[in-house]
Amino acid sequence: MAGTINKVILIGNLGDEVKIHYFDGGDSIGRFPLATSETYVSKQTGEKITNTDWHNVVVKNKLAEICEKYLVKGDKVYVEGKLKNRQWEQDGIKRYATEIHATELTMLSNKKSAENNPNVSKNSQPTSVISVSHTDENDDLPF
Amino acid sequence: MAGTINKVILIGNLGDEVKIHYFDGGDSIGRFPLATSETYVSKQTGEKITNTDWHNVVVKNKLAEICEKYLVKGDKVYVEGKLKNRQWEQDGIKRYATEIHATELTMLSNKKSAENNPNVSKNSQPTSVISVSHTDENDDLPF
Amino acid sequence: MAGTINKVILIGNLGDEVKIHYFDGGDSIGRFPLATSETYVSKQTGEKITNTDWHNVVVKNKLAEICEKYLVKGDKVYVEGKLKNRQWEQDGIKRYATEIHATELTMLSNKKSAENNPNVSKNSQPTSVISVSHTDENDDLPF
Amino acid sequence: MAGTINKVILIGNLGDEVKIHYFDGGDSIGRFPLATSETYVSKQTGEKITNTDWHNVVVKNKLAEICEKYLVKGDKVYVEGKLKNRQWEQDGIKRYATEIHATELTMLSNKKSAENNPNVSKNSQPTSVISVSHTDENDDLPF
DNA sequence: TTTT
DNA sequence: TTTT
Repeated sequence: MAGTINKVILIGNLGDEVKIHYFDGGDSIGRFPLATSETYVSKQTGEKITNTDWHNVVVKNKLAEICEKYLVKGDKVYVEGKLKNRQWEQDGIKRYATEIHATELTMLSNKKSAENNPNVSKNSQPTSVISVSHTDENDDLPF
Repeated sequence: MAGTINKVILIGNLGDEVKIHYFDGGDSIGRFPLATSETYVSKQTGEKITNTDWHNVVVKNKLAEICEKYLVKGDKVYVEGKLKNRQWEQDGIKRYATEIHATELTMLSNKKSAENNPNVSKNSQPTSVISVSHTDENDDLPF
Repeated sequence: MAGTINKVILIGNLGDEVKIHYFDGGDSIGRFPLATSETYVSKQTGEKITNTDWHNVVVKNKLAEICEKYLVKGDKVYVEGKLKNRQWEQDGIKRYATEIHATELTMLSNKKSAENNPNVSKNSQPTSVISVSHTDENDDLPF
Repeated sequence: MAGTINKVILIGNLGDEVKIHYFDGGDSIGRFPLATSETYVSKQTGEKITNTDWHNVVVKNKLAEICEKYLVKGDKVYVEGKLKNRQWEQDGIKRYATEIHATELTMLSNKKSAENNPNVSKNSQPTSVISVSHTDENDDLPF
């Protein structure tokens, strides 16, 4: 095909730590859930409704290692990437999942450095400790 | 939460017709599969590999009706929307699917008008017959 | 033409306060400069170079009023909008400027509420006090 | 700063040919104007108004050469890039211009190959002959 | 003019 | 499971 575009832009909060898996040969893959949410007032009941969507973010190699090092549960990040469908079989049943394979990631808050450095002045400004791009040195891997 | 962003931008081709469902009261929902693909050369085998991802696009109300009217299988469209997770139970098994709820859609080709209007001059330029936005008149519905 | 897309996505810091102008009839327009920057290491000299770009953000009506109320110099915001070219004559010379007409704006930090509410607990997490969209109630105006 | 994002996404038509300039050492820079437009009905006069914006797209090195080779006036392209401000002096007057420095470009029509290959079957589907990314091999140049 |  |  070509002439196609597949782009996702998310700003959300990590629902859990980054789980990283190392392959033989040095490649690695990391995963974390990211929450985005919308709040609106129901036209039927008048009550305020918050709707949260969870996104499976996948990071690879250097980007995975940086994420594991600097991101913690609750952090707010900007993620840019591609939608990828993964399918596998579990107990004879076909399972499908949609993942966001990140190509760019920028921190918009940094709990971890604040936690680890109690003397660092804390203010309400977000601090970006990482802002990295994924380059496809080796994307010809079985994941 | 707020302070979050959930945005998807796709340019791809329809893998099938738009399937529309009308609700009592006039609301409607339409769905179609959209393909994006990447072609790259494997570093291991040297062969050209095409990787296709399929996206479940969801359109509502006026946007759904326009899509059903003007889009056909094979058409190329620009879609902007949000990632939404849907879950349901089938045979006692929890199923999950990720959908792209379109908020904007622009045609980049128009097979249908060309087919139906054989006298229309055909050229290699894409013609946009629709370019519409979804406004949330009534998004407080059970879909 | 149609079949065209004009979209800008920025995350940056306000270089100055929001300047708002009210028209007879209640319409309003606000403007503020937004900075984005890149840091890289020069391949020639080895020194670290920071490159800042300044963007003229334009907001209208309700969005303008919210921005004036909640945003202050230094705040970090997410802005989505369109590129618009403006031209005018000054001393007989044609001048051109490019503006970003915002359609969506989300705060990623909130200095103002923190300043004004000294008792509010301050932490390193960005807080979003506004997240608004511009709807074109009346875009047929001379600005 | 860091923690900032500067992203532009355009789909539009070339208003002129790609003008390329080669530097000593093999680097090159190309430029072309890209038009996007909006059509709306005036609430005051009821007439249909088309509003066109022109964008100065800048491409470098390999991407510049591919654009010069394959793009012609009128072609429709998807461009992703960054907003950059350029300033220079002309007749003692400071001039400013905003450019879109492209990082990704995908063709959505191909007049040139159609022109040059009269036997090629012409249909209303856009064909993508190029889809390329800019990688910053050498961005430490005086342009 | 911002920010780290 | 996040966040406000």
